Amino acid sequence: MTTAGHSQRATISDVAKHAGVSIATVSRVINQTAPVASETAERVYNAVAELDYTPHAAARGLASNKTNTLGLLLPMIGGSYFSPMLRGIEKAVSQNGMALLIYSMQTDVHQSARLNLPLGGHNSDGLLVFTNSLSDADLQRMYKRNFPLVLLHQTPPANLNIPSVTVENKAGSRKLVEHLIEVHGCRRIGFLAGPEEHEDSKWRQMGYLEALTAHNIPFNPELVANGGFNENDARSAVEQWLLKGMELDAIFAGDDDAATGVITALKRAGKRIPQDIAVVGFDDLPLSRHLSPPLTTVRAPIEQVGQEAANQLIRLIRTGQATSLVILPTELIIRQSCGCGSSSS
Amino acid sequence: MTTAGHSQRATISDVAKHAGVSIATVSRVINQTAPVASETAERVYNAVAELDYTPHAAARGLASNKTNTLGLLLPMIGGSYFSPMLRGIEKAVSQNGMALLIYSMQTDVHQSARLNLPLGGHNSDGLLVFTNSLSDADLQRMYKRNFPLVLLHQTPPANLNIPSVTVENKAGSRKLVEHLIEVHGCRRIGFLAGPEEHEDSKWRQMGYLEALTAHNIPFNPELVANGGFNENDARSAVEQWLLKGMELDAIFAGDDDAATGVITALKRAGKRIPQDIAVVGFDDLPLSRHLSPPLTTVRAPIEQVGQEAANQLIRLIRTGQATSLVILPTELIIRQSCGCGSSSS
DNA sequence: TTGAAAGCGCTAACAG
DNA sequence: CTGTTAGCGCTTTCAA
Repeated sequence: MTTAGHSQRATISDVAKHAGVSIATVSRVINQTAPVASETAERVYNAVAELDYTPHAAARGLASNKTNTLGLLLPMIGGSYFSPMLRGIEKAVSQNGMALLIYSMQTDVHQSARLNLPLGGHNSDGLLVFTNSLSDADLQRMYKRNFPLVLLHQTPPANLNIPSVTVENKAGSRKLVEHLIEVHGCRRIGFLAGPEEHEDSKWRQMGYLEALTAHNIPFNPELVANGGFNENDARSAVEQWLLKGMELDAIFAGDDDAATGVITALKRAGKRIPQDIAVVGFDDLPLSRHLSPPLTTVRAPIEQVGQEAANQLIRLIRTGQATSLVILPTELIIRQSCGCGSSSS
Repeated sequence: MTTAGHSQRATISDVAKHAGVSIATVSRVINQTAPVASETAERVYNAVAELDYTPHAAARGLASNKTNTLGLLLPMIGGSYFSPMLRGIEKAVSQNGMALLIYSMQTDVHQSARLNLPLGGHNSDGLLVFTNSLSDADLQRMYKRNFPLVLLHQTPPANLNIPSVTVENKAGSRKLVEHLIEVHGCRRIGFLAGPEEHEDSKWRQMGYLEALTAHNIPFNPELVANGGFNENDARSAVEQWLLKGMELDAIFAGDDDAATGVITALKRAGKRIPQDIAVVGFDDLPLSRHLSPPLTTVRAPIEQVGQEAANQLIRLIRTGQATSLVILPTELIIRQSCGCGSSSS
């Protein structure tokens, strides 16, 4: 058992006293906010070191009305997607000497604690909002308050000019499906959509549709199911199809996490990939090259999305300006799950 | 291009005025810190709603000397390990109505900005410290200040009674290696260590050693190399071995991320897994069951480590007490990369 | 049950 | 170049 009490920390006036200057001077040297005689500054630095002084963030925030912190709102920390995105955000944040505050909107804590969990702002200078983590109403509320906001993988509700960064979904998806059609002669291609309101999913589905249309393949609604952009939902969806005896040349899993579920379901059913059914994903997560067979997918620059979004937000905070819409390019990654290359078993 | 200005938000006195009460009363109803006539409270609630009032976190923090947020210090956001751990932490944090502030110790920002990036405290009520993200000196400094600290995957430096939570490494590792020896008759088992000062790695290596000793297999230092607990280092390490013509029955990759690198190197060299060389990992990441062949490994309850650590920290903050050392159990997960089961290709 | 008032530690005018 | 001082918005005694 560990026990701890609380002790007193040095304040700015302790430092001032120790250095024989006023607190204003201490503030100046710490923030380099006005010229200070180098000899005086020296004394201050020494005092800071001796007292092991650290500025009190809350006091600073109160006085300056800036927190030097970015907030990140997530629906819930899940999937493998999350890690690279966070790395990108963290990169931008620390390069700019800021900190990162994360809230995950656990469904159970929703309305109740809203007063005491100030999502509003106050503890951050701006908010990065991942798709589906805030209602349009909340978004609007904050927007009207002029609170700096940047959206990830989501465009703003009508009339709200909130910058947003995402990836090129439709073109990537279309190329992927056309590859299936043109190179592998697939005609019956299943598509696993993501969560309801997920824009990435909608665009990917449009890319899928475009590819079909371009090749005169009639759209069959039975070939679309919900894979939830996650392993479990995708597995069940495919199991359902298999149960119904659905005939399929290929499955576009929606994203790579879902593709793992698709692969599992197919293998359990004794289907060979890609000989019996091809499988493709979207994202190109680190794990995707290690799947068996290695997954053909579309590379989404996830880390860059995070970094770009954070940079836009910082720019918005500092200059009041940001690019309204940033769409990062995607790239087709051909591996073996589509039927290409040295397909092993 | 998006442009934004800044507007004014409601303060507690706006609410007080609006409700016809004093700010003290508003504070009381918001914090439920003293009985308030229900009719008065009602008026306050209405005012809060009408003005869309949110308490100012910094002001609160300054006045109460509590931030209601936990800090998390990471060396750098990398590997797949990170995501489940963070999910666990977030779970505990939001269940307790707190927020999570993340700092990642990017090497480049180290000493310089230390004054302005108050790692010290101040913006958090306590700190979760992941292994290798803070020097012993820093740890000591904060400990002496009585700042609540909990260590992840690391025990405290001598004499510092800082609570710590980690997983049972040695026993798990030993069981894993003994499985290789007893069931698969392996004798020449390579071990890929993690980063230098990483305690998990040390314990896993001890488990490895114990298993050898228990079976009268002499320890051969040539069979230990550095895999850095990541894919790339592990791949190069194995490539080196292969280049030297090292003979190996099996490779214990240190962790699952490293195992992906081992598998890649082995396959590139035309080795079959597990027929030519068995491969095992540690952690049981979500991706591990999807590797080819599915990875035999030791399951570490990563998410629980995060959750437990956060809970301990919250307890330490609130009650001044916490369990000194929590070691979560691990479990052997037999799949096919060791040679068990229906080994396919 | 409620109000008045004193800070919390810092930044940012404003003087000098 | 340096010091004085007025708040920032809230919590928390102390009185009433």
